[in-house]
Amino acid sequence: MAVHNHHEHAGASLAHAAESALVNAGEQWTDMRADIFAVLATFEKPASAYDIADLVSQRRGKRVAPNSVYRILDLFVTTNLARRVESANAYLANSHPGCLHDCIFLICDSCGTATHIDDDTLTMNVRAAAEHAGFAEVRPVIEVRGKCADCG
Amino acid sequence: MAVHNHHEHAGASLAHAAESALVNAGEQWTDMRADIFAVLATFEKPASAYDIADLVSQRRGKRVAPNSVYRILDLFVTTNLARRVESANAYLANSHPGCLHDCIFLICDSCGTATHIDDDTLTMNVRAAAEHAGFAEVRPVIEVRGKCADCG
DNA sequence: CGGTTGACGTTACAACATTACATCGCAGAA
DNA sequence: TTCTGCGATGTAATGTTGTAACGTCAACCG
Ligand SMILES: [Zn+2]
Ligand SMILES: [Zn+2]
Ligand SMILES: [Zn+2]
Ligand SMILES: [Zn+2]
Repeated sequence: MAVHNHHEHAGASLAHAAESALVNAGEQWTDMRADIFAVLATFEKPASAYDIADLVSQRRGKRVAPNSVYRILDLFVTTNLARRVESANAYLANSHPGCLHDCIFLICDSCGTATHIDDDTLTMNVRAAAEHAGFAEVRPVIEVRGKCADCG
Repeated sequence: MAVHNHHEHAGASLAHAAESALVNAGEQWTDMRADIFAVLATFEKPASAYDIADLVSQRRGKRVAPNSVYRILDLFVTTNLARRVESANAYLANSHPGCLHDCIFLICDSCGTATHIDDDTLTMNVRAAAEHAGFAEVRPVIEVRGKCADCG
């Protein structure tokens, strides 16, 4: 497995890293964005936009429409603060914002929790295969569904 | 790239291969299933269950509910006659039913067409990485979004 | 001050997917 | 034959995910 240097953040450290990354990207770190990121970061499992909308609504004492959540999640995804898990129609906070690479997500069909592994050799091979087939601006989606160790 | 022996089917040959594969799996090849497979096989791009429902409805002169389509698509996926493209919420006919392996799909963000490549070394590496992380009964989802050669 | 811009709110709707239950036709048992 | 079980499909309702269009507001800049 390829070695890869980066920090895995958690809690306040993660929120701070996210803020820095967003500001570095020339975007604002608003209260709404902070709340959405905070809620997203509490999840072990990929969170749907609607899940997030509900929790953010509670936290703010005022309904936040899914619409608004989607807008901000899209921003987070494009700025690498969050990842979309395609096979779950849901989102995860990126535990290492600012570190650009393709993650491989493992999602348990049984308990729903997601873990992520990094293997740059593997993901580069996927990119290379796609480019060899004439694709450009490739964005690999590598997810593995299965049964996690706990649910084994 | 790993060598891989199998036939890529198309047209009547594909329908016939699908029928054989389904029957071999102990399932029935009904009119409804034949129609849904036929419609699915006409698509270049991943087809949504609703797309298929519409076309099958036309072909039969009678409304076929999405529900029924989903049932049969699920059957097709479990018997390897079709694949679900997670990043598109849609389905593709499997051009080589009966041949078991993990496909890598390339989906053009611009025109929507999907091609598929096979690289058993690559997919086995993905499986191995997931299993190394404690996952079992793994089902890799490897898709690449990007811009196809035509849209380049 | 007026004009522009970015963030967010509000409403409505479109697209994707599942659940529960009904019906139909056929094969085998009574 | 009649009954019965079963797999396939029909029907209706509902749940979940995602977008479009447009309005409001505050910050900022001439
Ligand atoms: Zn990393
Ligand atoms: Zn699990
Ligand atoms: Zn193959
Ligand atoms: Zn294209």
